[in-house]
Amino acid sequence: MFAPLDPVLHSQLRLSVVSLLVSVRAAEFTWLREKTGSTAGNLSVQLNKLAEAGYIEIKKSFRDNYPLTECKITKKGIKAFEAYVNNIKQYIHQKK
Amino acid sequence: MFAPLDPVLHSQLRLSVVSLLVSVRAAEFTWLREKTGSTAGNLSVQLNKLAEAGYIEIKKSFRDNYPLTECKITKKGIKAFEAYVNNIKQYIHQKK
DNA sequence: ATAGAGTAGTTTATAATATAAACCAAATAT
DNA sequence: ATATTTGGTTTATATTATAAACTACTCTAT
Repeated sequence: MFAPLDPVLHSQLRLSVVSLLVSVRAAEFTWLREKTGSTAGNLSVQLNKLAEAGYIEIKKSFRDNYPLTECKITKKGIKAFEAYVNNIKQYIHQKK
Repeated sequence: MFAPLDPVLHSQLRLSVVSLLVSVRAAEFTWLREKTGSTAGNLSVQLNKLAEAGYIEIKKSFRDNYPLTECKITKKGIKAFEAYVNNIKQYIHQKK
């Protein structure tokens, strides 16, 4: 009846991040923090979880002497997002 | 950018229950357990949370000598569900 | 009449999550 | 020089979800 929802994505912040990343080539930590309105600590934790799940790739470097964290969604991440979207529709488009 | 998701509804089981209840006059505990595939314990807890939030009404009685728990969604619950549906669409229908 | 299995749940304990608070290292501003 | 800001990470705490254990009864068979 109800397909299980990927617990990695069924989280407000992680879903926000993935939702942003699917439509963008790459995104910086600070941009994600601003767009999601999250705290840096929470974002840091959730980005690592997404990376552990293989849904995003995190590239760390320096720019203008400051640390720079860039994130990109992976193919696996896109697939997982699409599956999540399809699944949650079962919950929100209730049958008449 | 991303509207916050009602934490009462952003739970797989509670969302399943409310999704079922919006399209039905009333539902019995056992029917909800079967439809959602949840355990009785988990369902019991989550139904009480929905009731505490004022999203459903729980009526307890007896039928054929057995306890009978019936659930109905409230107007508040319908409104909350509709708001949740609208909000999560922002997450899953990413802008191009 | 009573032992065993089944029904319909509730309560309690545990594991997982989300979040915030505190912290760190380096850079820049005063 | 020291204070503040940037760009994060780590740790601690509160909340959640879930499962396991339990309660209270009923039905059936002996």
